[in-house]
Amino acid sequence: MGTVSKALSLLDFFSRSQPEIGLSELTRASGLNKATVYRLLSDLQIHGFVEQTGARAYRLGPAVLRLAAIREATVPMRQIVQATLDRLSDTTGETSHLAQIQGDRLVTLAYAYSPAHGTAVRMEDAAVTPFHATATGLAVLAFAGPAFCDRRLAQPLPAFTPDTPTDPADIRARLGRIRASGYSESVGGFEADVHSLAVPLFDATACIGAVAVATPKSRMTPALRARIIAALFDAAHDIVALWGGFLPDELQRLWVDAV
Amino acid sequence: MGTVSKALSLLDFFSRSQPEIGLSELTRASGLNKATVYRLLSDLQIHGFVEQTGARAYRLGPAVLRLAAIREATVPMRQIVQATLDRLSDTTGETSHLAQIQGDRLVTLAYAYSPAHGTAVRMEDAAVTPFHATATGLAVLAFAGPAFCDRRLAQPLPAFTPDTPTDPADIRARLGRIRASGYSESVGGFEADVHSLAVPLFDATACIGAVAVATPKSRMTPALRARIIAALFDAAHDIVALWGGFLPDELQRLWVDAV
DNA sequence: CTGGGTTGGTTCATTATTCAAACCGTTGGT
DNA sequence: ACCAACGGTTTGAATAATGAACCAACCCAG
Repeated sequence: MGTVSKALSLLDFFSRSQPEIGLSELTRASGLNKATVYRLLSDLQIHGFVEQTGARAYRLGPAVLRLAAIREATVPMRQIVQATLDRLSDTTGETSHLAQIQGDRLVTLAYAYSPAHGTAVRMEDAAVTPFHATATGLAVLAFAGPAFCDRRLAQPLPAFTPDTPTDPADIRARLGRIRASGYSESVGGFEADVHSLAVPLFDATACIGAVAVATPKSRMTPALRARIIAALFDAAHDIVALWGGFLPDELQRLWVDAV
Repeated sequence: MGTVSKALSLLDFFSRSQPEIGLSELTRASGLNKATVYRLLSDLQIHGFVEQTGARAYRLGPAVLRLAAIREATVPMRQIVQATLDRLSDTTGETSHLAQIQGDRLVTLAYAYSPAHGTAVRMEDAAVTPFHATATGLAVLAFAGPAFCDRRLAQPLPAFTPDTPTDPADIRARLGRIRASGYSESVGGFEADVHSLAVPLFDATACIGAVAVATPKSRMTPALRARIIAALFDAAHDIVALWGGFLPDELQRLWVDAV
């Protein structure tokens, strides 16, 4: 294994559950010699990739912030998921879209249509959509953490259609079912004749959005529904890989069970 | 120069003005042999630190996003600037604070008091402050780009004191002077007896906030004002270094001229 | 159409760098 | 006081990295 690879692989041991690691712990985890680990850490430290906290631990350094900002400016998340959404729409024959939390709002970041039918659910760029009334919004509420969810459900929950859930207790029950299944579903919750399925997306630390497929109610069948769910799982894996994010192990287990 | 240092130093050539670089260009810029650069890029690519775009250029890869997210979760910006704000307040004997753009708002992220006097300008955690009426807000308006500035000035500009600037043309003139001097000043613009000075802060791509010192009007003197301005420049350097950001060269020239 | 200059990419004998066993001083627990 | 952990250091031997020379592909001026 090359020297550069050894050094970079040390960085991979840092995670959100273990953001600080000591020299001896890294030695054990990596299987490298302690002198080797020390020297590699020193090189990484000189370039700002790690920094030492106190006398007994290392953590990731500020250089990664600068590079991430350049990467983000170069390849905005929207652009790099477009190909994945195009494939998702081709696979399912329906409209796909991706929504992301931006502050207190859920914003449609990207979408794709399929040419498979003369009609399709129509999307709008940068549309702000409600959390409680959409499949993407419900996926986010289910997985973005209790504080976020409580804040959302404490705000007014207007009805957009006769089928919009507006009772916080009812919505919480649905969120429980979404957490149990790993995906969300909205039938006419935001637009009367639209049936949507969605799964949550995570960056390295938290749920930050969701990816969905929307179909006219009249076109949804049990077979299409199953195909959409499987395709959403694949798309979510691809998107978080591109984003440098993660999918919680328990969520992936739910997805395996659902296919 | 060690192999790991060579590889990491290649990453430093990527910038917001040059986010994509070819193999031969990197060879010229780094002074290394093309075969060496190629092999180092391959190692970086295997670990996700760079990726190839098309056939002729490389750019930073998704691994930096994951590491930056871990770093951000570990060391939130607020925590790491607190020590700098403490020193800024000690140096000036007055209240210092840092505000950051969050969507369409300016939010106080951190602040520090000085024990030098019995009275001090009081701050609030997570306070949302107006752009047009505060020194931090004016610093951000001046340096955050015309689109951002136009959007802000197109919104209502309420008066908080008789000294609040509310005429967009007047504010634009002030912003011109701020750009010429490199720092902003508000005298009673938001609270009647507060005199504040601020400088903008940048991440790797844009102005994202400002750092300020606020003093009761009655305590400001020419000597204190000069000391505050110099201390703000030092604090800004420290903060953007911690954040993996940058300060535009022309802004630093203005600051050198102002001291 | 052709030749020249650029590009990304490859090879392998030589050389520079890395490696890791053995060691050090410090700290904390028993 | 002793022991086991920690971070950190040294240096002769071993290994990985180096880079001159080369390749194929592409682009453009003549």
